[in-house]
Amino acid sequence: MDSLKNHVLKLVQASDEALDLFASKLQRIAISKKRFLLQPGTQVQHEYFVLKGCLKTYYLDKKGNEHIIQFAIENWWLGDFDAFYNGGTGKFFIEALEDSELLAIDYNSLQEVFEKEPVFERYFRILITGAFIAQRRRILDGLSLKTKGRYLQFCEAYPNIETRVPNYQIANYLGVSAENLSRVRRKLKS
Amino acid sequence: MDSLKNHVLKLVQASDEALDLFASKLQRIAISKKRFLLQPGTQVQHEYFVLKGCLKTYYLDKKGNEHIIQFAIENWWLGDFDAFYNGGTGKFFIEALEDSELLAIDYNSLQEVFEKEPVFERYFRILITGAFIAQRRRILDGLSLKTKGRYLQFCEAYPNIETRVPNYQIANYLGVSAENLSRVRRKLKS
DNA sequence: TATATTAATTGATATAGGTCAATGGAATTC
DNA sequence: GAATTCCATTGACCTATATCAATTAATATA
Repeated sequence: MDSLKNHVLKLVQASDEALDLFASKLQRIAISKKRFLLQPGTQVQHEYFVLKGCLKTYYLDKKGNEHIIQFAIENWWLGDFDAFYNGGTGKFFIEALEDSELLAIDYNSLQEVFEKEPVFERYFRILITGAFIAQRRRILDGLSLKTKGRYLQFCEAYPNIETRVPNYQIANYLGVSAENLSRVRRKLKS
Repeated sequence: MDSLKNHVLKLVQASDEALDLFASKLQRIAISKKRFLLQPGTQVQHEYFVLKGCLKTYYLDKKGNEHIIQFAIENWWLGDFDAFYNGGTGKFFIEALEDSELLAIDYNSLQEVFEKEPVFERYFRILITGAFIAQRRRILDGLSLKTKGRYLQFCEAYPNIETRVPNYQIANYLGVSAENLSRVRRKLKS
């Protein structure tokens, strides 16, 4: 659990009591490779913090095509946020790409933490603001760059993910075909 | 200023004192059509709330191509968040598409509000979480839909913007050419 | 180690959408 | 109300990238 505590302390000044309250609400989860943490159509009760491992969040469209909207590795939060915060059933699959260990917090517990220890309002505000900015960058890259530029940007922004995830999944995340990414990578070598 | 107060009260329960403190930090700004609220390369001191009007946030790439990352109308917050929160100079232009009235808050004032009235940590946390979810949806649409689907989704999600912004700017926002959007729209009519 | 599975690459072809250029209509501006 | 600027549309052509199919390479499993 220390990695989450450190993560919190990097963003806010939380007292020991606040951290203890938060810790008391967390549930430890292990999930093995290829298993699903979430599937669409179900209620979304939790948000997750990655202690160890690697996962992907993706949407499956009507034609059965997968669209990866997020990878998560150590020290990332992930979840189906729309369903978690706004209710209703989830839209996304979350699947482990490696054997992983997570911490989970359920909605009511999180609200209780917010009420009792407002420093966690700040923690999540800062966290989500950073995520918002990163997403905005991703959108901008999608608008302004071709495959080559988007791939280079991805490798620079997420070197730790680039080395752990197969290329065809990175292509999917970038919104291009695996074949196209392969050809672009070849050109980059020469 | 009432529209901002109402906006706050829709998301959180803020006391009159909290609202008054917040209001005391806000500065009223008028900006006329085609004028710039922000330009790249400058320090970003403020975030803005739209009382009236319509604006766009865009990036100008090396080739001189514009890429619109956000439209904002009444009751939207906008700004160059990366530069505002993380320092450094801005990357984006923000330009008024109509004569507009805004409220502005500067960084230090906002931090003071956060310190004194944590309910605003919550307000901005909820706000940015919603924006994050909307952006995630935009990314997903970009990955999974062709021009037609993206356009329909945009019109459904932002009917108030669709009617106020010229089509070629909507095309730009969607990441397609104006010509292509025009052809897609024609097919939709028949 | 052999086998099966998964991932990356390559070639050939098809297509959505980009780009360029021209036109006509709409909306501002003088 | 005339003139000018702005915007939407259309046609012709071009390009990046998707798709399909096959092969090779790498990785996992028995």
